[in-house]
Amino acid sequence: MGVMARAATTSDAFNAIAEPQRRDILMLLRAGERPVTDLAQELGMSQPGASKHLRVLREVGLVRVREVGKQRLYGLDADGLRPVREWVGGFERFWNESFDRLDTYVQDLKQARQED
Amino acid sequence: MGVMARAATTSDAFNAIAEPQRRDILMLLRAGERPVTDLAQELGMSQPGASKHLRVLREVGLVRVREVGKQRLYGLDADGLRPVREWVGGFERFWNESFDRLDTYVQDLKQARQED
DNA sequence: CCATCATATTCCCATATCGGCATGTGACAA
DNA sequence: TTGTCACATGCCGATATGGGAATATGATGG
Repeated sequence: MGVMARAATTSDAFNAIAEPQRRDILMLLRAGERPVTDLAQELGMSQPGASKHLRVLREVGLVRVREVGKQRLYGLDADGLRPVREWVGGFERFWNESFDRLDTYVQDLKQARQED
Repeated sequence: MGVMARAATTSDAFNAIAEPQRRDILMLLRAGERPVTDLAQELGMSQPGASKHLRVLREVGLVRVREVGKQRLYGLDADGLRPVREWVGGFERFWNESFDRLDTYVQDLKQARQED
């Protein structure tokens, strides 16, 4: 049994979207399916680079591939974002509270000004 | 100047929440401020481990520290999740569409069965 | 079959990252 | 001041990761 010096590889959606370039790919794919070379060129990355990122995205279910002739068209599978969406959603109420706090702060400022 | 073999370190919210343990910390903090040792114990991690994760979370603005006596109370700063929330929000419509696609698929299945 | 286009994979390097452990540091109490 | 508590930091080992370059694979056309 090997020494576990690092937590098990987090190959999930959270990990996949931690990479800016992978986020870029996903955003591009909102406009529709695209072949690899297209993506690489559009995003200024090498073809192998694009392929590697796409592999990660595919493995976590964020994109789908469809083979058309020589090409492989990659398409968005937004359902893969569900875990992220749900996790972030769990903070919704705090998100609002921070606005409340800001509001309170502003109110305090106004009051302080009036007291001058 | 060294060789840039990896993209500039992504020290942003996306990166911070890519770690399961850090997500756990944030979720725990929804219940209120907590000292480091508390968090470590509750989540079954070492004190240094907790401190390091908290440092990352602090650096990307996901938590705040408040010093009280010997202790340092860490509190949630949900506003730091805004970039993630907004990015994911950009896929809202595809999220719905995927349901539509599933629905279409199911309809197709029904039709295929009837044609047998 | 052979050449070519599109894409995937492999190898290598440099670096980032996590965990454990030991140690440093700052506040408070005796 | 000295001891202790709560926490941060430093160092190390193992591993994960991204980019570049070269190469393999797979489908298509001739």
